[in-house]
Amino acid sequence: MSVSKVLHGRGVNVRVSEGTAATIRKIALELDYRPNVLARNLRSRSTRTIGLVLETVPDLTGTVRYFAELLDGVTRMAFQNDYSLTLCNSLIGAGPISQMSDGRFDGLLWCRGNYGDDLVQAARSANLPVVIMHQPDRILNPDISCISWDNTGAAKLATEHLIDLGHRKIAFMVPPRSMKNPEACLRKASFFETAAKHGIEAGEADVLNWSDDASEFGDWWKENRQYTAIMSWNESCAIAVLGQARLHGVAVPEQLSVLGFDSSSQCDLTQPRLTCVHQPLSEMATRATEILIHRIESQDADPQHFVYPSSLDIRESTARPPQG
Amino acid sequence: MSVSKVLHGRGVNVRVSEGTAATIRKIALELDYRPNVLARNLRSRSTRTIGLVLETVPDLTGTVRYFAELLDGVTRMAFQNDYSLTLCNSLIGAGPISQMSDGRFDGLLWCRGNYGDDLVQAARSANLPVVIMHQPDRILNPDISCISWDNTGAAKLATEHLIDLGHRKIAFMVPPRSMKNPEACLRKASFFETAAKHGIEAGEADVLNWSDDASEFGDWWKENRQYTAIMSWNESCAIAVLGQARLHGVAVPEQLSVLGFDSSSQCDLTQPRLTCVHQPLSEMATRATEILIHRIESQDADPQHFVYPSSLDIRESTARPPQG
DNA sequence: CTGAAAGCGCTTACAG
DNA sequence: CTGAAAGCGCTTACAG
Repeated sequence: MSVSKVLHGRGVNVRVSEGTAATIRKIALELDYRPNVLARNLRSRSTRTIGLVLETVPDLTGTVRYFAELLDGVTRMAFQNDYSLTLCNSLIGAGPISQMSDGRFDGLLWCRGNYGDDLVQAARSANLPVVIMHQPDRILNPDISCISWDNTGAAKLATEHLIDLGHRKIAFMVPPRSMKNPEACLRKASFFETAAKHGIEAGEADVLNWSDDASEFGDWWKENRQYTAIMSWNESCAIAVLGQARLHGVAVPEQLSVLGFDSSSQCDLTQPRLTCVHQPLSEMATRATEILIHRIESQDADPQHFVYPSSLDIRESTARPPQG
Repeated sequence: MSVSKVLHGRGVNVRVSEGTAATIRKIALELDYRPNVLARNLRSRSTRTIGLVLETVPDLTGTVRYFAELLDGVTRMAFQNDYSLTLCNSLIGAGPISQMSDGRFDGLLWCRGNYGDDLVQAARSANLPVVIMHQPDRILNPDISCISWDNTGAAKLATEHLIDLGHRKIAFMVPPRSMKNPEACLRKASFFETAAKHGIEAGEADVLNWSDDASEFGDWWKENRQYTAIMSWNESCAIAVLGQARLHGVAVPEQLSVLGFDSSSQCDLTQPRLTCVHQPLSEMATRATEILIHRIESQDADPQHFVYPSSLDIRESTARPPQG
């Protein structure tokens, strides 16, 4: 039939004489024919679509930079390879990851902050390629590809930077809602450990469970002048601390050093510019997507594990402690 | 057959006795049965998926806030209604919008910055619901739903704010690559017009075609001390100007007032905090998505047009001109 | 109220 | 090398 011919004409099927092929293309154009991608996907069992599972989607504005850099890396690699990208959160499919293996995705990129064993289990049973980002070291899973950052090394770098400057009394800030975040825990633990290694006391008593806007800073500072540095578990909280310090007339870094994690370009906009350990997020996202696509396209690809190293971006918010 | 029964059991089809239904559910559970959404979509001619067409995807980091707020608004509404969201750029489907009506989307949310007549035409021929954001006033299209911002009113507000403060010599900054952006053009034109209305000269000679980082500022300032204010076509360029001013020892707002468009929370992080006209982007995105979903679900929904008004967020970067 | 069949629009083997 | 048929996994009318 002419219809089926048109269908053939669309494909890479060169088994038609050039004359009829031309006719077919002409008719297709006239009818404004567009192949239905759903039918094709159903038959060919492939969608060229990656699902991006994000815990933070409903709360984008709080983690803007993170999200932008992540998506920048993912979209670049995905689009380059002619994959499209669908954002997911738990609402879609009304369930956990197991519901996402309903044929709509060729693979899943998973950027939740919390990976319980149940979720890792779900990822395994999903029966389609999965790459996980930010998998904390402790539950590193050999079956699943993981891209993560060396949180422990990063906190070590940050702590030693402060200690080298002469700081002896350092506080660690993490908001209550992030206290159980595995990455926050790793950073905190490494901070404690590194401090101890250098003969400096640091423990739960030095942890500031402040709200995201660090509004507790003023009251705290009145009673805690012995501290000379605040290490914040992430960048945006560190920026909040910077704002509060300015509000309360505390000079950074002269009276107090402030340091954070991530080091996006936002850190160049603050006053003073924020010293941070750097997480190469966009690069990590690109790599994660690359690995996922590779797993999708070649069955026998082994799970891969990359732990990206950290580096220190020294800007203006850290200095020697007063009277140092 | 038992298989088809299972299928029925999955649906809202209550035409089976409770006993068999239970058996079906049990077997489905045992087999870890998951309905294939592709097959369902193919048959039911619906995907519950919205395509988000973005010009800026390949260049996310430059327009982070914009993107985050946009996506925040869109995902909120989409997920609430059990729609999923697919990011698109021109690479997907290897063509313009006409290629996107291949059955994968129920509707399209279109956030390109440039809407040529050809694209509007394509949107119309796409034969599926389309909602356009940032449709500039001049090509307002009655057939297609549009959500836009009152660029003209915004620039008027900004200009009059500066004039009220006493400024008489105002420059307008827009980078070369954004010069043809319809919104930039509207803002510029409204700036000229408003200035003229107040008896102040402003024309192309007052336009600064600087690069995004405003690195031309230093040289310019040496020769152009007569200017007392810079209005930047968007927020991120205004922030760049702020940085350059600090670098060259120019006091903002004492020596020079700086003002931008958009007014995201980023404007609170700068030093001094940046005065901006405010575009309620997240709200606009939510509304656009709502309208799109409504059009998808009811055939007879009329195209809708909303022009969101602007407001002025006065922060610290504008003040009376020197010797004023 | 239930079951068996047709069909969504493609692609992929399988005959001629 | 080409064409006609089978089938991807569902849903939806259509008979019993």
